[in-house]
Amino acid sequence: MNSLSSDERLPLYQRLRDQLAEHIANNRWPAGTAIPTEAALAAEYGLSIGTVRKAIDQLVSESLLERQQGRGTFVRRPQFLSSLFRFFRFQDADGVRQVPESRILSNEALTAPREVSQALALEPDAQVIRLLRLRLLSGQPLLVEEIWLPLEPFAAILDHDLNAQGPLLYPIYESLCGQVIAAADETLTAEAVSEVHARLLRVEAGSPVVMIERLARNYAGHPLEWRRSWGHARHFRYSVEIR
Amino acid sequence: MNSLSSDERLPLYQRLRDQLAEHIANNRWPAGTAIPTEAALAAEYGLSIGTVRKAIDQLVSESLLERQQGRGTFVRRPQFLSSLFRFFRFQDADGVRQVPESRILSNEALTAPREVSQALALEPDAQVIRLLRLRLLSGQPLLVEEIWLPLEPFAAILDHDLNAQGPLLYPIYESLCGQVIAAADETLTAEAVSEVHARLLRVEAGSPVVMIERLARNYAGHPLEWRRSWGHARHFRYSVEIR
DNA sequence: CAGTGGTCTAGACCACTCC
DNA sequence: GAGTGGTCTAGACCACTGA
Repeated sequence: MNSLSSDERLPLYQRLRDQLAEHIANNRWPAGTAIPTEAALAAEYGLSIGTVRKAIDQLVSESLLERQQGRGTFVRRPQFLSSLFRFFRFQDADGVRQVPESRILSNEALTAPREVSQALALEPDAQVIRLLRLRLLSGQPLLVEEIWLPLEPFAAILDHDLNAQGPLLYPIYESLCGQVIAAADETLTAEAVSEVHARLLRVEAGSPVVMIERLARNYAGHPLEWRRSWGHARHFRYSVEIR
Repeated sequence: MNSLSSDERLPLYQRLRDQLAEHIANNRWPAGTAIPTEAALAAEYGLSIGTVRKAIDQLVSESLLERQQGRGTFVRRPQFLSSLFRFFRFQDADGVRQVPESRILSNEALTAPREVSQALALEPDAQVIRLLRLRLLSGQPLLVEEIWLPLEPFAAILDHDLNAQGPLLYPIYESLCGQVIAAADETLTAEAVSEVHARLLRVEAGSPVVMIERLARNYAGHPLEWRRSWGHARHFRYSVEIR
């Protein structure tokens, strides 16, 4: 029978939640693996099943875990299903949703501009990688993206032909550099398109564009990637229900 | 001992949740009132406290109810705290957040344009009220709003000096017309400012503006108000954490 | 002080998955 | 059929509120 660390004034289900979250964050339970059964956890920590379930419920609602009745409870692979990008209408002429193609336009190392070193929490003159990427649908440019990575764990990216892979970068970060993106903060703003981006997106100068800024972090909360993406406002539409 | 209607295949806590939600929707328990205690509900429906708590938990997470330890569980007054408008920076020069002033520019009845009758689910040529409103902070215009209401339950609005009241409309709907707004759908898009709005907002022609469209409904889900608001993109910034 | 919601237990039985 | 999560019970005790 194990015992729970952390603040004793907290309820047991909270403390168990924190313990489990830590196991996930430390990659002791990598994404996709099943965690111990509810009965096993109850025995291990000397709790009743009800208390264990309450801790798991919380992690499920935070989308760190996923229950499957009859099979077990599994660590969720981050999906970024709630990303704001889903509100760009990535649809072809028939209205079918699809992942846009990706074309890397440049891939280079340079000294971090001030706002980049700040976003990534690096020293002022740190070396970083800058990717410029265009995303297209049926040949039509939809998004321009500027992606910044710290040089240190990501140097292998420079010598890699990113256009040879699929359109997704995070699996490449994982396989090539061993860096796992766990969560991100996104910020949405709108502005008039810049000259450079107007040319790349093939839109009129001054058109309104939506910019999504994303700071992606590993499980420890350490920033790994800073990206800004611009897309024509015409293709963007974000809906919520409020109360 | 009462009994639960609705589909018998559903779990008991689900059916209780639906029952309670219906009481709230029918205004049998108006906003602010305390619902029966957990023990009372358990007795009334012949359930255990745990099951009752699970039903209430769900309504709390849907923000229909609010628990107050030691006092009771209360029906929440809709607050619209999650509205997208909160991402407009309504701050004065000192960065203090505040409710902007409101100036009604026009208040008239007319035949509904097609998109309005559609949004409000009215017959094609129904009569509606159109309000044009400007919201300002320290005299600076921030938002232009076009607000559409069905004439039928809202006619009293026409003869009312809206500028004499506070800056909020929903309390007026409630006191003057007996209509309670319970929820709303909001959609965010961006576009280039129109000529009329540019003048009202005192921004350059063609500037990017964020438009928020809101369809507000009563507890029965019936649409009561359709509104579109435009504000300069410079003042808008929306952030989320994703996983 | 009585009454409320908050935490926690130790079970029972069901629905589903997989061998 | 064995093992998993899903539902449900009938309590106990605690923390907080308000008269």
